[in-house]
Amino acid sequence: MNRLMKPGARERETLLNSGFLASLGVESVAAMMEIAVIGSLPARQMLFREGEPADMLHCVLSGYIRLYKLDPDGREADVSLYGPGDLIGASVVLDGGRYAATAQAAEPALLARFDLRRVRDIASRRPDLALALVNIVSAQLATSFTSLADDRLHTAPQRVSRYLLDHCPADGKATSFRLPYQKSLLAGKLGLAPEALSRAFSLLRNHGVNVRGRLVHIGDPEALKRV
Amino acid sequence: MNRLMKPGARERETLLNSGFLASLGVESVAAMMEIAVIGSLPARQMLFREGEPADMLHCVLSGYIRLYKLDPDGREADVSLYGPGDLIGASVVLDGGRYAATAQAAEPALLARFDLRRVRDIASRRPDLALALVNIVSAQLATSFTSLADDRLHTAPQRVSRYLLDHCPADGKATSFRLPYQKSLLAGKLGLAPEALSRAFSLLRNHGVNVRGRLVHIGDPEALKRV
DNA sequence: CGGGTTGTTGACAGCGTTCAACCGCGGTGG
DNA sequence: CCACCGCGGTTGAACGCTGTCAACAACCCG
Repeated sequence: MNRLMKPGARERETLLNSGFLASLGVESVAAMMEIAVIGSLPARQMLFREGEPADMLHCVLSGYIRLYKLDPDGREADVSLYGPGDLIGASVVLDGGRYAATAQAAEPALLARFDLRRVRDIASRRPDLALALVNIVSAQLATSFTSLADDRLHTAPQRVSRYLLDHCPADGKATSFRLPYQKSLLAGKLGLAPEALSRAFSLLRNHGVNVRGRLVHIGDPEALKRV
Repeated sequence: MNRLMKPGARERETLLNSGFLASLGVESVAAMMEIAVIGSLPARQMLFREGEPADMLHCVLSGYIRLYKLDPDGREADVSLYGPGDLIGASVVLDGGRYAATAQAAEPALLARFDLRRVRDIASRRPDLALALVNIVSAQLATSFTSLADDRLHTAPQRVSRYLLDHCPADGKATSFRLPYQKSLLAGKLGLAPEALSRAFSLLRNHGVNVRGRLVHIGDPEALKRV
């Protein structure tokens, strides 16, 4: 992690808007700001590895961080994808814990880092921080449950449809938007090989979905729901 | 939920040994005991349904509770299985949350229930409770990550092997033990159709695994690791 | 213009779901 | 006491999906 430094005005603002600190009282925010350290991470660099003793809590300021597990033969399975405002490693707040997976920058990223011991220290005196952590981890657990059920119940085109619908306005009108990251990253997030994602997209062309580069156009959201 | 009542001596003891309350200070334990209500749940009955407003936290005293999600066509996917000592619904401690999945008794079960508002109330004054909740949810998140990666990386026989090894003593000696629940339940937990579990077991016979009813005999744990 | 990265397409095989038939067991009731 | 039924589990056959490997196209950036 390069360029370690205290948060400047820009970083402080990003942090404040980032969901994590948003639900805290002013004093807890101040305490967390006090111990925050900003760092940048070049693309493809590891933030931590599965099994290492966990000593840091991370909050993404910009970029994306991929969390994955390795199997003995070196194959990877993405387990989570964190973007701006997301908190990484809240799953290891417990004493003496170890990271449950490997974290790698999917693109150049800016992070805020917090020493875990000091976080625990603050949390043990400030219940609003502890409760905020519960809420964040809870939400991540719910997301994980959803992925698990999705994997087991839906085919690749169905999962892609769901993803697209989640990124549409709810009004049922045609829309366009940009994918926030590379397709190979999206594939991993959805538990697919990149080829499978590609095939899913081409199948969805028959259902009013057009993709060129990162640009997606949804012709008929209602039709997508029926895939 | 039948037979609502205050916890008796037996239930209090089970609760105390149950991991959830174990890490709390005496005062927090007392506060939680104060609001605990014991109830029994007959087999196959729902504890709560996906989407319902969450108002209760549950701790399993005996029996097993299956947590699953439904898809539009009514197919089910298990996302978690809770046994004695496990805490259910910690993923919804947040205000105004809704249950993320449906919970159903896999067999007759005994539960302790806690009113969520009062839990939040206590937690906002007692950081040890809030931190205990973070730890529990974190552990559940780690488990969920593991399932997710396992599903994507390993075949049915491999997942079954892993499950069996997790329930063996680490010493590498041959062992026997009883499955704690029905095979169909285990299949769901591993993300398999019951038939697939059956086939996995019969394949594992060639690797020193013998199953009769709920009784499992592992001839050579080392060989299992290489499946 | 050239090289590397990223995405697409095709062929193929492996795995797991699904459907259906069958077995073994325990319980019930004649 | 035995026949029957129902349930959990097993086995077989067929289909469909997705991972894998390989070749190729498109693109970005120098």
